[in-house]
Amino acid sequence: MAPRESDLGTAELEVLKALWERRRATVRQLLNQLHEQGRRVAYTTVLTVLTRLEQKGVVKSDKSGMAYVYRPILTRANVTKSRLRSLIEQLYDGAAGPLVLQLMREKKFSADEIAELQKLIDQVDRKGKRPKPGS
Amino acid sequence: MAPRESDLGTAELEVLKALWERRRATVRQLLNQLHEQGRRVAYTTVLTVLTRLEQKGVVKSDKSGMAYVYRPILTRANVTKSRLRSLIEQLYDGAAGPLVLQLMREKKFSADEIAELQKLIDQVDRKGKRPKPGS
DNA sequence: GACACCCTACGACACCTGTAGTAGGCTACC
DNA sequence: GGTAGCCTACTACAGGTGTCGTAGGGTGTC
Repeated sequence: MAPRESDLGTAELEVLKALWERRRATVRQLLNQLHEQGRRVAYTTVLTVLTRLEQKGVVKSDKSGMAYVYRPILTRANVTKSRLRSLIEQLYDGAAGPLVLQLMREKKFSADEIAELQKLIDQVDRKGKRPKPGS
Repeated sequence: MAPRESDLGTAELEVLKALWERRRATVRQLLNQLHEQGRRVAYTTVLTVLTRLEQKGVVKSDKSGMAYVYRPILTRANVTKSRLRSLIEQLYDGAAGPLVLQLMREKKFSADEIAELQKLIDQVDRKGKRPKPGS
């Protein structure tokens, strides 16, 4: 099977997240960033994680200058999507509704977020009004 | 550290899900159910998984009659909550909003679900009216 | 009471992930 | 051209998870 991008461990995700913030970075830069965030980890650990991420097709590296520069291939949205999909699949057999409801019951939202949600609901609502051809 | 209930592997979740559906069941019953769902797995595998789930405090068993009867301790909502929490934490540093938005953009909803969402938004909206600390 | 079943306890093993050490190569500088 | 530093490749290892096999103990039936 092709490596599933959504199967990222916590450490992998942490490194990826750091990479998202910088868009492109060397091992050393990521290491420093993680250290600044209070994350104690060895240089080689970050390197190993990045190597595995690259094997999974999650990041890509180019040798430019002295060290490899890594950049993310998967976006935060991609990963969120995968994660949510598997969450929904695993917990609700694919029905997203209950999850959103759950989420909304759980969390408080800012006024902006609520407005945004409102807007989205309107959209979905309108679109849902007539039979839609599958995307 | 106490075993974290949210750290459930795919197989563990699968068994737990089967258990949620029956509320209480023996290994054999769960095995059959999984088989009916097309999931090929050995009796002892299910047993092992249940044992581990029990160690994690996720399920509980009582000897009643010939075989142990298992029942879930964690509810689907519990697990969803944990999973979402870690998702939000890991991907968005704790801000739930983007996740919901993402979810809503991704998925289509039924009219009923939209109505439900609408209701929730109204509630949240009303509650959120008082001055909130934070950015 | 021997056989057929079903049940649980243990042990095993492979793969994945987190974590890191070591070896060896390139660069820069005195 | 030797030394200090930084970089990557390779190796290792422990803990978690998925998956079972086997051993051994009840129970019911000829």
